[in-house]
Amino acid sequence: MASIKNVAAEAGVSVATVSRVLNDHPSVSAEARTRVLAAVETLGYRPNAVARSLRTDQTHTLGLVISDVLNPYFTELARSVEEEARALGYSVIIGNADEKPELQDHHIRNLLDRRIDGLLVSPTDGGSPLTLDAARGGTPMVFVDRWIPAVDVPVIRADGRAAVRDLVAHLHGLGHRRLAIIAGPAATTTGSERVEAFRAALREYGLPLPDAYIGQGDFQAESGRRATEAFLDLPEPPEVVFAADNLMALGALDAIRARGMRVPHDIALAAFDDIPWFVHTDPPITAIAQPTGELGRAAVRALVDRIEGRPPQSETFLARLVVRRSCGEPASPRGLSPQPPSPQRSNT
Amino acid sequence: MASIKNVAAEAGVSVATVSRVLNDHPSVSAEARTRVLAAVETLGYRPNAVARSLRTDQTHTLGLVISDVLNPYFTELARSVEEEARALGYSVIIGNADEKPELQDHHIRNLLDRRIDGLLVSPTDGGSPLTLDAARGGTPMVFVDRWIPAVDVPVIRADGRAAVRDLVAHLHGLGHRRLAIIAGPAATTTGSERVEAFRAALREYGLPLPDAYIGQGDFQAESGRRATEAFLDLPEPPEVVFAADNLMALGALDAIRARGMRVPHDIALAAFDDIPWFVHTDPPITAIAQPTGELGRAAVRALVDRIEGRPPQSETFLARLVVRRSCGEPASPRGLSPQPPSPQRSNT
DNA sequence: CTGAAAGCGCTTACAG
DNA sequence: CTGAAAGCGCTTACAG
Repeated sequence: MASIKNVAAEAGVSVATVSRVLNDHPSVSAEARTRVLAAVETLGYRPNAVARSLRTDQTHTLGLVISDVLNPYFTELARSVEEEARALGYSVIIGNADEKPELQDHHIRNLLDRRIDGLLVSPTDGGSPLTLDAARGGTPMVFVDRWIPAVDVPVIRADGRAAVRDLVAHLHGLGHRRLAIIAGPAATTTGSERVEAFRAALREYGLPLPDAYIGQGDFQAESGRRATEAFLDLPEPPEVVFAADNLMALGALDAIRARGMRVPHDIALAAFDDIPWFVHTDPPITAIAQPTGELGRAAVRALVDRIEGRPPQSETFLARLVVRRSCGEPASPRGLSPQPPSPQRSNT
Repeated sequence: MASIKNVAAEAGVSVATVSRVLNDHPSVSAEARTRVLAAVETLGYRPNAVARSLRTDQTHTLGLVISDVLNPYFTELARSVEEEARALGYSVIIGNADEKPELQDHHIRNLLDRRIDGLLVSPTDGGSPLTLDAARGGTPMVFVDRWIPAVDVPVIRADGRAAVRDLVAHLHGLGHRRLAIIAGPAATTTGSERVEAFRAALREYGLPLPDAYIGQGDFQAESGRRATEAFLDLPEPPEVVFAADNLMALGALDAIRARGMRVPHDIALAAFDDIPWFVHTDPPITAIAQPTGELGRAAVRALVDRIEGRPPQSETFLARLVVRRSCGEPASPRGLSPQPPSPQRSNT
């Protein structure tokens, strides 16, 4: 593959001049520029990004470590991250942790070794030593969706508490009193917060949240299935299952179907995170929707701000309830489907 | 960040010795090794992969350019690719073309500039000059799922012809005679092949495939919606719509639902590519399933073979029909759902 | 077993 | 405006 030396030789100039042309440095004569460009063309030369990175100590690359690519929520997040990064002149390398802390650490280490300019993380756990070191060690970092409380890293996320409250109001209005939740790992912020929001909302309605109605999941489908089976085996099964993410809702649906039961007739179902298929499932599933694309874009902007020396800002968006039919027919046709014109934010 | 020089100073040896220890070179004294390892530990040293790549001309990185990350088929493909690559000591950088040739070229160029060791591509088009140049220019390359006929590059893919024949047999058995297809872009192999397979199968049953029953889609949901609307506007609408991928099936479902029609009562629906949600849609959707994980893993193995100097092999897996209820109730309960114990392959 | 030195492909003060 | 030279952090013949 042609190197800058070959181009210099072909154009009859020094490599310094070639480099200047390539980097749009102002002090290059028009003639030199023309000759260099011609040489680049005939040789099909492309600068070696590896060499450039070594010299400039910049890779123009962002690392994104997500918990699970197969989760449509994270897929969409990854897509919006890549889009915004590209618009700002960065590439992104995705590391999929599959909800496994070791795998997350593997990717963080790999990304750090590649000297990415900044790291976007949606932590799978409460914070491995490696993650904490990286955060404190000066690697520009931003948390997105999930975060680690102990460290001083900007967080871009959605607050789902109001939406969970709306959901509980909806369920209560439908006459449901025995509500259960399939939680995510307690070590993740989204894992514990969604349970807390649910518990707080139930309290407002004077409803209990017995331990037996808290299924321990890991955000993957299989755990949703197991938790739901446990619920159905209870002497007094819940009337509603609220899955803390869409994959566990899928597992719950599998379990319900396997018993020949029907939603919402035999049991109601709702999920955190909305996906296009929820419109077409049997029945359409009531869900809490996050402004995923906005989260991804805001996270990139915050990270690039940090990288380029501007003060990054944490940002919190609002999730909202989307009522469909999986919890029963709403009393009134207009139901309780709050649709704020656009998600509000609060800067921190 | 500590460099190899700092480690050498700390350990009281030369950088060459440090390098040898790090690369498990045999001729290093036990004592030197111990001292170096200790220095690495105290400094928290991590080798700079950028510098190493420049020197060795290897990045241990594979590029994967897929047509659309939001398509669960490609998400799963990407996941299996990353898994197998990791097992073989490679990282992967994913480029999402979003079914846009320009974006595909952007990613290929970016990946080439980063000097990835090899490229896995599922081309969005019939072959841009850039792709062809890269293929001919000696960059190790393997096509996965879709391919470009003109170039000599190994192809890892699934053959869906038998499954499409099974599907048509199923539909015919159910009494359907007016069958329509939403095709992918003719410039992609999967776009044209699926139509051809469908046409050939219809011919076996003496059924026509009029132009009006061929909707032109682009593998994205919106195009599936538009094509379906056009079908429904026909004086004699089809009895069955076969979407050439799962996202266009989603769009078709949206269009059908928007007209207040029901599947399969008013119109039947089937899709190429199976996804977990198809079990839970209303009704469950009959689909053709590819062995996606196997495709991804085989593609990585072929590419790594090529990179490491072993002869790579093309491989063709078999897709299979999964009958559910979206085309009507099967005549016999055991239906026609061929389930070969394991997908067969044919090497080329 | 070990170190000094060259070199991978760039960029960038420095001098002219 | 231009070029010679240093240097980014590594690896690896080469000599000892």
